[in-house]
Amino acid sequence: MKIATWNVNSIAARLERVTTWLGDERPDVLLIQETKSTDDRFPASAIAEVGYQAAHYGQGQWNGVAILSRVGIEDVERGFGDDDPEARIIGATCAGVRVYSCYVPNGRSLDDPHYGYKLAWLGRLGELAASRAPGPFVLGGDFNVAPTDLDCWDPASFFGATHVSEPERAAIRALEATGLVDLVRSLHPDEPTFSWWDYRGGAFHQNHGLRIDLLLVDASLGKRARSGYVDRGARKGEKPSDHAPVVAEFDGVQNVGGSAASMNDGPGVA
DNA sequence: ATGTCAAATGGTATTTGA
Repeated sequence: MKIATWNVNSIAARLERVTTWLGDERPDVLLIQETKSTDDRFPASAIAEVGYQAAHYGQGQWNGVAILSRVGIEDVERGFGDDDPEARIIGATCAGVRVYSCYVPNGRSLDDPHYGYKLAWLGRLGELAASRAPGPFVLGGDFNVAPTDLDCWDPASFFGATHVSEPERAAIRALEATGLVDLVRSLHPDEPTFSWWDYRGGAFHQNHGLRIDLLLVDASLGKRARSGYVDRGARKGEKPSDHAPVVAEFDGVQNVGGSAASMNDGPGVA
């Protein structure tokens, strides 16, 4: 099973790139963020033409998240079920795997009220992770946090900024403490691998980036991971998003009559 | 002077957010 996450920075502006990428890469599930779309305007039919069902949770100008799947979408859950006014998380079950697409608030600056909202939102995400049902689980998206200095092209220049602050990093560690694995980092422990580069100043060309897009997976999926990587090529060319997709492939995760694959099959069982 | 995208708006530029 192949699962990816991608902050597309407007599905309207990125539709052709997204459908082309889906056609080329054929992930089973793609989690997308920053659709900047309403549910009415979301281009579900264009996405269906390349073979994907979609569940979208949007509000319009800002935010908006979706799950695209070619292996079914069941039990869709929009938001945390609280009074959060912003459309930032959607969950669904695809081929027995419970997946969430999340767009963590940016935070803006450490003294901005939005930073408090970000920390509270991450806390709410931690509750969701801690109370999850057993079974294959993927929490993917734009976390707007670089978990360690290895995930930041120049930690010194980020001193005092959001995305690298200790409370934000502690919130990511709290997610991991529920048993989730930061997949790309677990497979590539020492590589400075980035998933976002500012549009400004030739940042991509100079590889001045951050790794803020994550796939956090439960331990059983972590053990079955065959690959986990950033598709840097998707950041190149005409009209790219400022984020690249993060992709993972898992062995022995399949849809058996709509139920979850057994947790006890061991790695490598087809 | 971070200087680039994208969306929305009494708008053919500005603002807001990232």
